[in-house]
Amino acid sequence: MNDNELLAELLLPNIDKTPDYYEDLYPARSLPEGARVTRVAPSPTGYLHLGTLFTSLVNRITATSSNGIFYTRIEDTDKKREVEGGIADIIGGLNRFGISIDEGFVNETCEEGAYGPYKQSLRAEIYQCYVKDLLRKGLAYPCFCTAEELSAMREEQENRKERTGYHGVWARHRDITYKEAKELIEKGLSFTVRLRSGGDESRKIVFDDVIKGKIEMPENDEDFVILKSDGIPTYHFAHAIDDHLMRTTHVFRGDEWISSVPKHLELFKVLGFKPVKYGHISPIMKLDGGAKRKISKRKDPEAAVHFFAQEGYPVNAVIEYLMTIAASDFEDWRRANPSADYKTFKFNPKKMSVSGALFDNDKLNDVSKIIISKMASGEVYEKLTAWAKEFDGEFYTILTANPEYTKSMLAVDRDNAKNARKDIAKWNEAKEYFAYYFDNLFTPAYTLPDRVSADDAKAFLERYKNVYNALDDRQVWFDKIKKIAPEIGFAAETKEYKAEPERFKGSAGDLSSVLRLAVTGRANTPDLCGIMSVLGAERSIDRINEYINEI
RNA sequence: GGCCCGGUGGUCAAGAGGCCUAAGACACCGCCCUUUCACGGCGGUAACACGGGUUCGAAUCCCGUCCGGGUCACCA
Repeated sequence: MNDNELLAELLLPNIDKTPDYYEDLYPARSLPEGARVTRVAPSPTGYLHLGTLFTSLVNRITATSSNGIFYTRIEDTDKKREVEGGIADIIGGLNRFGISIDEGFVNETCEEGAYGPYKQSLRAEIYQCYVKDLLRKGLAYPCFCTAEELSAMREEQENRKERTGYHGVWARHRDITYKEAKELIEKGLSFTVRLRSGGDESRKIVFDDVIKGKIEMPENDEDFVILKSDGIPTYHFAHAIDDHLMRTTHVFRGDEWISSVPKHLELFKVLGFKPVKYGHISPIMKLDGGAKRKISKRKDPEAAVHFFAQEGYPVNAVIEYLMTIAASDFEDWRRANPSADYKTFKFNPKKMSVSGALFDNDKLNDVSKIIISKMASGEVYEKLTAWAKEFDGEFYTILTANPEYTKSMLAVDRDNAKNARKDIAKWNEAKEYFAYYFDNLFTPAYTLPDRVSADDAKAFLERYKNVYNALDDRQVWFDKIKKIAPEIGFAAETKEYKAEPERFKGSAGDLSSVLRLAVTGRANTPDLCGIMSVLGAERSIDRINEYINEI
C-alpha cells in the first residue's frame, strides 16, 4: 500500500465498498429519449418556503414536460439546524399544492424508488466510500485545522487584503504526510476531509445555464471541505454524489448557488461523473421600503406557504400565479387554453426570468379571483367550508348549519350566470362579503341613495311590499319596480331619466338601490332578485319593514 | 472589497440590428353596457438607467459609469 492508500485506511477504516459497487447498485435509468430527471432537495430546517414551492414547481413541470421523473431528497446533513416535523411540513405542503412526487419522499411518511435512501443522513457510507476513493487517489486529504485557526487565518487574509479561503499557500494541510496524519489522529484530533483542488484561479470555466445562459467564472482553487468532522459530507459533495447516483439530469435551484458551480463542476470531474445541467432560478423578491430584496422567512408572512392557506387562496391559484412568474409565455398559453390543466403546459426554462420578480399581490388576487369565479357553487361550498373549518370556526358553524341554504347563496350570479363575477380572491373575504345572508352577521344600514328622500323610499317600499313575490324571475321582479316608479315621480327607464332629468326625481334604478339597502344593508351586491329569493320573502319583508321604521 | 448575475411603464414582462411611433397582463383613470356592484367592451396615463462607441440603422452588439441582487463556512 502506498501512503495515499494507507491514509485512506487510517481515516475511513470501516468503509469496504468501492464506487463500482454503487455504480452497479444504481444503474442508469431507462427513460425515453429526452426525459429529464429533476428533484427538489429541501433541508428540514423549517416550514415550506415559497421559494421551495416555486423551485419544486419548476422542477416538476420540467420533468412532466419531458416525460421524466421528479423526486425529492432530504438534505439533512446539518443536524444543528434541523427542525422537528420539517419533513412532514415540506413534503406535505408540496402534496397539498398538487406537486406530485414520483420518487423519494412521496408523502410525509412514505419513501419510494430504487435510488434511495433519499435522506442524506442515511447515506453516510456511500459518501464516505467516494471520499475514501478520492483519498486513495491523492485527490483529497485530511485537515486538522480548528474553527479558531480557520477564522484567524481568514482575519489575516483580510488584513493583508488577500482573497480569503483555504487555497494555495494557505492550505496548511495540503501536503500532510501519512505519518503526520497518523500522529495527529493518535493524539485524538478530529479532522475534516478537503478536496485537493487542481483548479487555477486565473483560468476560466464556462458553463451553460439553462435559464441564464452562458456563465463564465474563475476555476475553483479552494480546497473546500467535502467531509465534515462528524463524517457527514458538505452540501457540495453530497450534491455531486447524490445527483449522479440518483441519475439526475437537471438541477433547478436557487441562484444563490451560482457561485459554487465551479466547485460542483470540479467535483463532477474529479469523481469521473457526467455533470448535470444547471438552471439557476432567480429569487422571488419583495419591496421593503424602497429596496428590492429576496423574500425572507423572518420578515415576510407570505414567505411561508402556510400563509396562503390561512388567507384562503385556493391552492391552484397560488400555483397558477407562480406559473406566470416561472414562464413568461404561460399567460399567453392560458388565454389559448383557458381550462387546460397547467401540467400540460410545455415548459421551457429559457422563458424564465433572469432577474428576480417582485411578489405581486394584486396579480395573485386577480388570478385567484378568476379561478374562484370559474368554480361551480358546489365546489365553492367544499373549498370555503374546508377553509372555514380550519381557520374560522364561527363562520364554519354558520356556513354548515344549513348547507342547502349556503349553496343556494353561493349559486347567486354564479351557476348559470353568463358573466362570471370576479369578486372574492380568497376565502377569508367571504365572511364579510356574504354577511347579509346570515342574521347574526347582518349589519343593517339605514341610509338612502342620492336622489331618494326618506318619504319617497317609504312610499316605494310600502307599495313594493304588497307586490313582491319570491318566486318572480329577474324580469318580473324588476318590472314590478318599474311599474311603481312613475307613481311616485321616478322614471321607469334609466334612459328616460337621463334624457330629461328635470322631469323626474330619479329612476327605477334608484329605487332598486333603496331596496338593496333595505334588504342587504349594502349599496352594492350581486343580483338583488336572486339574493331576495335566497333570503326568502319573510326575511326580506322583515328587513324592509325595519328599514321603513328606521329611516 | 474580490468574483458572478442583472437593469424595458408602478408591477410581471414581449423583444435575438431595420417589422419599435416598443406588445400583452396586473394596477390605475375615463367612456359604454347595466337595477347597484362586478363581468364584459372600447379608450387612456405610463418604460428601453446613464455616457461613449460599432453600424446606413441600436432596446437589441462592445466598453465604461451608476444602481440593484447574489456569493465569498466543518449552512444548505
